[in-house]
Amino acid sequence: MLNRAAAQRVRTFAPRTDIAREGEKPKDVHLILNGWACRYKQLEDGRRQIVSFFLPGDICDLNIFILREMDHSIGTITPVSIADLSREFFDEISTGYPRIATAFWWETLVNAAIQREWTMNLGQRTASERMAHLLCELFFRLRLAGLAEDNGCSFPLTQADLAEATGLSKVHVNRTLQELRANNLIVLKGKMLVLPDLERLMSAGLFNANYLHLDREGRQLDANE
Amino acid sequence: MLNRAAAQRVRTFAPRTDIAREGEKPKDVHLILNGWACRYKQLEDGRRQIVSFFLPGDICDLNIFILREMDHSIGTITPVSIADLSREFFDEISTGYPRIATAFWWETLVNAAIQREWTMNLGQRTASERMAHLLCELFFRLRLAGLAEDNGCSFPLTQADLAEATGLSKVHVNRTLQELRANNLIVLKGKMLVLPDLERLMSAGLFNANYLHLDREGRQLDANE
DNA sequence: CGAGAAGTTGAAGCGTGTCAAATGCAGTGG
DNA sequence: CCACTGCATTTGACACGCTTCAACTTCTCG
Repeated sequence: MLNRAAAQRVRTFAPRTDIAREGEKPKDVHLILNGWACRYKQLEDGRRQIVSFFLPGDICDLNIFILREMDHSIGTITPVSIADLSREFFDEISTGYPRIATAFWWETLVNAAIQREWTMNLGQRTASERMAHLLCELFFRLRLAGLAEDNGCSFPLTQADLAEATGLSKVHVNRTLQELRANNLIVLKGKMLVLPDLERLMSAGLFNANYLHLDREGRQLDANE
Repeated sequence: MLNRAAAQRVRTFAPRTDIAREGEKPKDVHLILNGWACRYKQLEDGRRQIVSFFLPGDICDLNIFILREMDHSIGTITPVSIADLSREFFDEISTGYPRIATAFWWETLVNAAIQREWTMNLGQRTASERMAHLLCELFFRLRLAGLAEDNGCSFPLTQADLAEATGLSKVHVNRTLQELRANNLIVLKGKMLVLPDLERLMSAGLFNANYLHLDREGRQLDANE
């Protein structure tokens, strides 16, 4: 069902371009088929904050068309291909396919949990904890999507991206990464991230994966007929 | 319908107590009938972050029972009374009352938008911008709930609460509030907040209410039969 | 091979945190 | 009604994490 819908309307975007802009009227829901994207917000004076990352398989803002206008923008990091899912499609789903509807709720709730964890991250963690935490999160999510190796993954974010996501300056991101490298917690070079000791990185970032609710996702869905 | 459900199981809590704790299995959804509460997360070393506030009329985590365990805690600020809404109630709603179901989605989406704005707040705004922004948000939300005067509202948060919500130290919260007072942006005394010039406070906090999606809430609901 | 983007380095400044003590305030019991 | 108590707020001095600015180096890719 999802594959059928996804194949309907597919669009591709170059890296560093906008898929949707703040102020626009949201029409469709976007399913990321390929590539990395992000949600970001911007102040009048130019300060930018990346508020979340989208990885392949992620869905942007389910049911967003209930709201009148976008309060944020969505932009690509790498080349990205997305499927546009229409409102009608969702109405059809929610009545006819309860298991998929439950999966959508799961997605919505986990996204909310991630956003809360980011609030925690920015509010309480130091620069290096924050960076370690973000790297752990991305690795776990990529692994869930089947896009990671055992101890690493491809990693297209620049230090400027990391700065906008962590609320740090570019320069300090650079120094923070050096610190993590010096402690043998990461190897980050040429768009590849290797995590030689995930356990230690997790504790360096005070990372607890509970908020990702990875446990028994499949069983959960099966349990709801 | 909602009133009927809300009257079913009502519980009251003293100030500064937990309604639910991280790690527990979520059973019901809570509707705040009275008082202020908050969602918070805590690190092992004690650092605490308030990730959102609940005001009367707010609903905590719709459909949360899809997840296996709470990734955060919910605690009261003031005395609070809540109604526990069961899973069955929601299944009934979502099939039988599409307008209420849409209203629930609206609530869910706006909460997500608020969480994103908090991410922006912590990541990009300075201490005084951050504080001004938070005060604006709470005032707008209280006004929407019919709980604010024209230029002020009752305000039960302590400076320690504000510190945990803004990611600042208590001492710096104190100084930041003094700065806002000195600029005649707020009068905060004895659990009452007065905003002599909302426009100026909004611009001091770079506050744009678009993320609250206050526009035509009623019409929106009516439009969805 | 050249040019622009990404990453790195050093020095200096500032915003916010920390520590510690004083003051103000509200509720309680005698 | 006042003294007592504990919590909330305020103040000052100092320390430090992070930012800023500016220049330099290294990568990437056409």
